[in-house]
Amino acid sequence: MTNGKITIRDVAALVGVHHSTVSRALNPKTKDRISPDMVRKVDKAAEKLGYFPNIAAATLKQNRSFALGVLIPDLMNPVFPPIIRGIQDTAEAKGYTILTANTDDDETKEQGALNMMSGRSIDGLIIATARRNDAIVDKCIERELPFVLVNRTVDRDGVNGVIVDEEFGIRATLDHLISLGHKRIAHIAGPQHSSTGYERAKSFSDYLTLQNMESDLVEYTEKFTVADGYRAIKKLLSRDNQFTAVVAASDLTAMGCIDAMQELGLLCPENISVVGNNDIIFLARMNPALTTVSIPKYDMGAQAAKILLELVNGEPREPLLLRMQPRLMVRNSTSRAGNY
Amino acid sequence: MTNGKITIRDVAALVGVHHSTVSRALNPKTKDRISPDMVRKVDKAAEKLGYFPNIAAATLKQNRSFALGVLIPDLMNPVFPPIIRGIQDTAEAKGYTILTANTDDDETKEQGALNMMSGRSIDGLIIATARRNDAIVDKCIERELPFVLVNRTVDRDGVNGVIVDEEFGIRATLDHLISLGHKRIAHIAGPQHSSTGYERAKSFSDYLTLQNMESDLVEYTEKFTVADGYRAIKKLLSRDNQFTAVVAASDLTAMGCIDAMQELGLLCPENISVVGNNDIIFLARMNPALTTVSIPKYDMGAQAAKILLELVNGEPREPLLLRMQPRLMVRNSTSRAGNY
DNA sequence: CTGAAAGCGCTTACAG
DNA sequence: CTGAAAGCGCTTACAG
Repeated sequence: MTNGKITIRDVAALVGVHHSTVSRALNPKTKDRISPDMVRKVDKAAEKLGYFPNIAAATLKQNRSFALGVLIPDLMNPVFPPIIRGIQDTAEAKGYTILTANTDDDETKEQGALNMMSGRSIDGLIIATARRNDAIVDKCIERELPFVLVNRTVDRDGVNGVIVDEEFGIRATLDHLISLGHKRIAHIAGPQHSSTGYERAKSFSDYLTLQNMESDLVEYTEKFTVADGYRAIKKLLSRDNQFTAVVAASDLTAMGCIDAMQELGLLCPENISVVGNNDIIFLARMNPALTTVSIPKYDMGAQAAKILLELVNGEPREPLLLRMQPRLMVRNSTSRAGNY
Repeated sequence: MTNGKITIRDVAALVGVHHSTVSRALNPKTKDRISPDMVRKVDKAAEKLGYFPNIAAATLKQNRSFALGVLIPDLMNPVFPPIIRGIQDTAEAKGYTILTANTDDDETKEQGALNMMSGRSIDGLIIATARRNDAIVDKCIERELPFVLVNRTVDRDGVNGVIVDEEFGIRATLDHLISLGHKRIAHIAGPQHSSTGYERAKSFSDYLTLQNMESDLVEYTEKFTVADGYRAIKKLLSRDNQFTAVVAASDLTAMGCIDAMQELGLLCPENISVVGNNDIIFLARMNPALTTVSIPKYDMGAQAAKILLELVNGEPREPLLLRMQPRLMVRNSTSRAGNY
């Protein structure tokens, strides 16, 4: 009645051959065992009947689904759409479909998503939700499900991933601020269970220490959100109001900082320069246009998918943590160190 | 070796019953035919073995996949993530999974996506890519695949959809501009093959005519993009530079207008007020903060999914085009009519 | 180069 | 309330 009504047997009947011949003729990997003439006839018949394969049947038989899972915290966070698009375009080009789940940073949801995806026989998983110590990663290893981390990594090694050279980004940020004459620089650090939050905070302190500058003007947040950025800078300002620049762990956090400053009558960048991280959409149009560290979101997704596909297809590769270079985008939220 | 190794038969063996009993005990719809005691034993055994059902097998047998397809133009366009999240949350709560495809407004890709999804036995489809005359919609009807339109509708009737009361939005926009003293208002119209572009343009002209105002300061674009908005307002300004307000077909188009104005040394809103449509993310943070018509993106997705699920589960319903009310968000890109 | 058969893991009439 | 059997639409050794 609906989709999938036409099967390989219908095509076989039309051509007058056994359905296994049709199967072979239609499969690129086996069609060379079939006479070119036969292949042509089968193709034509399939076309004529509007046949398309029932993937559930193929999945059941082959125990592979040509589907890849993707775990993200929240599609509505602008960091993720470009990553997913990169994954999707790459996967699709190889005939794979993507199953995405939003986990909202909730371990129960992550677990549920993994089970759902396992039930759907995904061939591999891309994980954008990793904590430094991650139960999902552990399960993948235990179940021998191929996976690739993206954006965030884990503390254990021997994993595949595509992440950012966070130290490079933070150093570029600090060099920029230092060159603008900033002497006291604060950090709104992200959650330390995330490698991005952790590495940015560590790089921040290490580099300032190296420069013989104050390195402990740090406030930690629980999430990479506007609300947390807002709260954090207020706390920071209530302790110390003599810093002239703030490095935020993410763009959303940076926006929260700017919101709080506005409320307190502080100008950005005149009173305090603010730098974000990630370079999500529309930052150049904001007021002020936000200086940030741009990470190659689409490419990271594309690379992660490429690696996962190699893993899935059994191509031998050493576990590799690919660190992609970010780029500082200087806009209008940073300027020479000012006074209050 | 990997996922899905444990089957219903393993559970059956552990309990010491036939696997059909296990199947029935595990299925909420049939478990009432099994003794409560048996159900408990099966549940425990399944839990112990870490069993989860092979959905491909169930799909093959039942000819339903508990998967819903979603067709969007491009995930990276900020209009869509909230819609998808609405769909996803609603579908997931009922045990359904979503398959999303980006079609980039390309009919060939749409077709390919539909075939892929049909191969995966989707139970229904949500279409956010509809043209007023849409081949995919026609195919769904022909194949009796349940579908729901979202955001954009088609000219033929008898379809289900969740869309926006575009006329209401445009009238609110025009009332706002008129109340600010604007006498000559232009429209950067979207593509007319899309119901949103078409209805907005029609509502624009109709309402201004009704108000005895000029209604033909209109320039059409091919896409709802920044680049098209940029080009369109430049064309418009080269013909006529005496209008004081522009209603753009979308927020991206509006941004293109503002970019072009900036380049030409025109201020927004001082010289020309600009209004967008959709209320995508971060508009309130822009420079200037963009006045726009806000459409309930998440809710539209959620509603569409709800309706599709009813359709899929055979609940009788008259075809319904649900028109949701948008809301004018007045921000800083509109002000009293000024002069050049 | 093609055919016949078995089987992937479920569901579901049919019995009892 | 439970069991035994058939079958969903593919793929793939095994023959020939």
